[in-house]
Amino acid sequence: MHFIDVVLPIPLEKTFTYVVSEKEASFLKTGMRVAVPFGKTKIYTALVYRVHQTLPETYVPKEIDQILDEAPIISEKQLKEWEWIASYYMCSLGEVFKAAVPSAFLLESETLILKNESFNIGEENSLADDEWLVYEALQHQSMLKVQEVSSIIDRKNILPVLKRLLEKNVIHLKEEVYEQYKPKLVRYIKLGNAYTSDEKLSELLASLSNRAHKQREVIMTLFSMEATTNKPIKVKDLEEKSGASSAVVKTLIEKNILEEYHLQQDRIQYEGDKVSSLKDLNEYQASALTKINNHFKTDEVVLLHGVTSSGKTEVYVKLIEKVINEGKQVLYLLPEIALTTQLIKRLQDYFGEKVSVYHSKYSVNERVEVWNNILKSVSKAQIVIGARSAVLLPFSNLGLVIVDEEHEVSFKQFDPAPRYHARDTAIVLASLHKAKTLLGTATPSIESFYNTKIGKYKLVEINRRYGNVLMPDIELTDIKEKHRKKRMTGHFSDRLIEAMQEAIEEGEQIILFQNRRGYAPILECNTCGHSPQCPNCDVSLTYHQYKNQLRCHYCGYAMAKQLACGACGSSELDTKGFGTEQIEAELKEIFPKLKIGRMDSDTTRGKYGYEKIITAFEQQEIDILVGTQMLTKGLDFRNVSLVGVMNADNLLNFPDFRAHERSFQLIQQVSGRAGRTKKRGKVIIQTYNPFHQVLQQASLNRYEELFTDQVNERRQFKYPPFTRIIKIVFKNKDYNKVNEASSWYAKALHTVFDSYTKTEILGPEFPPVSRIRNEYLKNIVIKVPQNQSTKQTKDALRKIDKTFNAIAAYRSVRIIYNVDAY
DNA sequence: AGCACGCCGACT
DNA sequence: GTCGGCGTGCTC
Repeated sequence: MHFIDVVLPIPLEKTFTYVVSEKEASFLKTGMRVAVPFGKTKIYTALVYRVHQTLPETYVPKEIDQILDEAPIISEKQLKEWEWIASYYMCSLGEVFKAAVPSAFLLESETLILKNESFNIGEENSLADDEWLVYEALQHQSMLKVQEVSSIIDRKNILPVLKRLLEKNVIHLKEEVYEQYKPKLVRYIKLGNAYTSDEKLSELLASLSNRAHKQREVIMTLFSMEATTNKPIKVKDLEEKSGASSAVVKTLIEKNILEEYHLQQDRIQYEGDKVSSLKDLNEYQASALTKINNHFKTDEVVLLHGVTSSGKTEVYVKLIEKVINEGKQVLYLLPEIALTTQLIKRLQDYFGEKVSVYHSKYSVNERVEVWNNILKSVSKAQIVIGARSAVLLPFSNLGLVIVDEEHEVSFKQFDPAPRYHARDTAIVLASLHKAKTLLGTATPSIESFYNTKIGKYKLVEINRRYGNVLMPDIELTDIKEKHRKKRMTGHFSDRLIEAMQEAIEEGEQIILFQNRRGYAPILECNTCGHSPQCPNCDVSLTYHQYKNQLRCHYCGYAMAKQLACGACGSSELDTKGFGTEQIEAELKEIFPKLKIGRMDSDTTRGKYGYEKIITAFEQQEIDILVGTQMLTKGLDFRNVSLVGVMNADNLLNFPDFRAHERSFQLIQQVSGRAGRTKKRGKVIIQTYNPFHQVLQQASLNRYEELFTDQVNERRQFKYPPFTRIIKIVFKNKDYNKVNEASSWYAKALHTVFDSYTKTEILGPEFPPVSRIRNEYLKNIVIKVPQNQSTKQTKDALRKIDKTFNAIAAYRSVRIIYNVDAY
């Protein structure tokens, strides 16, 4: 007897065992996909984990449905990496599998309703109304999907009806699995075999000359095309060149004069021009490169700390070149791929079609192609640029991982599981391949910089901007004082307006940063102080003037803005706080002649949303661009001389231990957008606290000072890198259940950890937003000391989790584990 | 996670 | 009376 253990794409820890034949057992290998029946009806795609001969003792295993692959679709090292993720981030291997694989690889079955041919309607077998409707539909359509039946009889639960129809032998059911990936085939054309000799060809042309001059023309064109190239000729090209319709070509094919054939083609074609040679490095870049290469001789991870606009990309390019010349693969991770068309183009200019891009906005078919190219290690996918999920791809021969903008928090997946950090996972991935990792940033995360201090990573720095452009001049403007002296126009200080006017007169562009979208985050009644709340979440609704709507940024709930207060009926409503939309509106008042653009998640919906705005700004169709933190990510605008931060305080006052670090990074990054060419850029930061340490440090580029302060603070208050944080979230519709369940859990934690560890347990506490989509939330935060094994801690958590789930009253409370929570 | 099964309120 | 609501338990 032969069996396989498989991983299913569901959040269950265990593997499931199925029976296979001896033949199947010798064919199947770890990493191939099989379709298996699971539960009463469904067929799932599963991943073969182990082939063995141990008969399960407590149940009778089912047989598999079919084998889906001829060879493994995941690599050995990749599976190791996935296992590390599952164990470190406390989730199931199935969840990693589901997140990693393009959805086209995960076929699910669909129930189809087919008519039973042997059934004849007669007097003895009468059908009820709804049964009749289904029967009728099947006379026109050979099969129906469950959803179609549901809409035909206008009912959600169609099972009773189907059951009766089955009993009456009217229908039968079938579980169908679809292969979603279809290779893209391109039609090619050539002369039929009978006409390949010159003799036959002239005979043919002669016979066509009179009555079919169109056909003759097509053949002449094809003949001349074949003479000039050895490549196959596309039907499309032939039709274009000869000016003939597809009908003419079709006739020729039918007459066997022409022969068509298909070739598989990748959907993603590199469309760049010639490959340009690498730029020469300046002395600072060159010395950084040498240092990195030296460190890589002995160490695994190097942090490249280069100020904004110092030309880190050119250094990466040199490193990539070296690795691909050794025939190895390179992974280039970026925080948000949608914003990086600029970078992709640059890399393609150097490396041509060796560059592949992988991210979630690509279609499933495109993703399957990139996946397969990487798996087969073809040169086309030797350099992979991708966002977070690219770290889960099937590399077989990785030589270098570059994590650009290493400090970006979006590298940490928040929801759903696996809640992995792509930077940290990348380092694990690299070590599995014995490859090197380069972390690059202008503003290192405290954790990574700390790691260079304790020797875990090596540090290389570039302190000069490319072309010796000066660092931007950052000026702090005290808006408390400006308000007192009545020098504010809306949310603009006279200083900012003045600087803007100067820039505009010089024909330069401006970026304004406000970390909040919408018009105003709160609408408040002047009479009673009431402000409209989201009915599903514990937050105030944000006012969006453009659509005259109140919207919830957590669940998407929207309602029309009411003219009167919902509580007291007063019509005196006022806004509190401000977002990008309001800034845009004010700008239009102050600078009525200028073109103003806005970039936030409201204006960048859709696949090309970003591109449109960025291109318009690049081509200087927009004078002033207002936006949220999207603006900070790796954009390179030549003509921006002024950057304004509308309000730095709402960054600093975030209730999070990383708030200061993040404020510093954000200010530095957004400042980096100013003056990237010869002229020194100007940055104006509006704040109520111009003497705040962090603002001072950001304005004077004192990273080391920020680092020292932060490290001291974190050491004192036991935050990373001195502890590891595991956040446990409890979620349920019932307020009391969340309270009881989380208290029980906290108690269990105290009994396990208090006596013999220094693990700190905080909470349970309600988060700032304690209800989202009608579910109450409560958090417990565990701080594991640096010197204590996190594995042991997690094992203890898993144990508690098991006991917890055995208590019927608590079971419905969902528990989410977030290791290294951000 | 899905999905079936089973027990309860609100409508034809 | 059925329809569909949700809680519970299981999946090789």
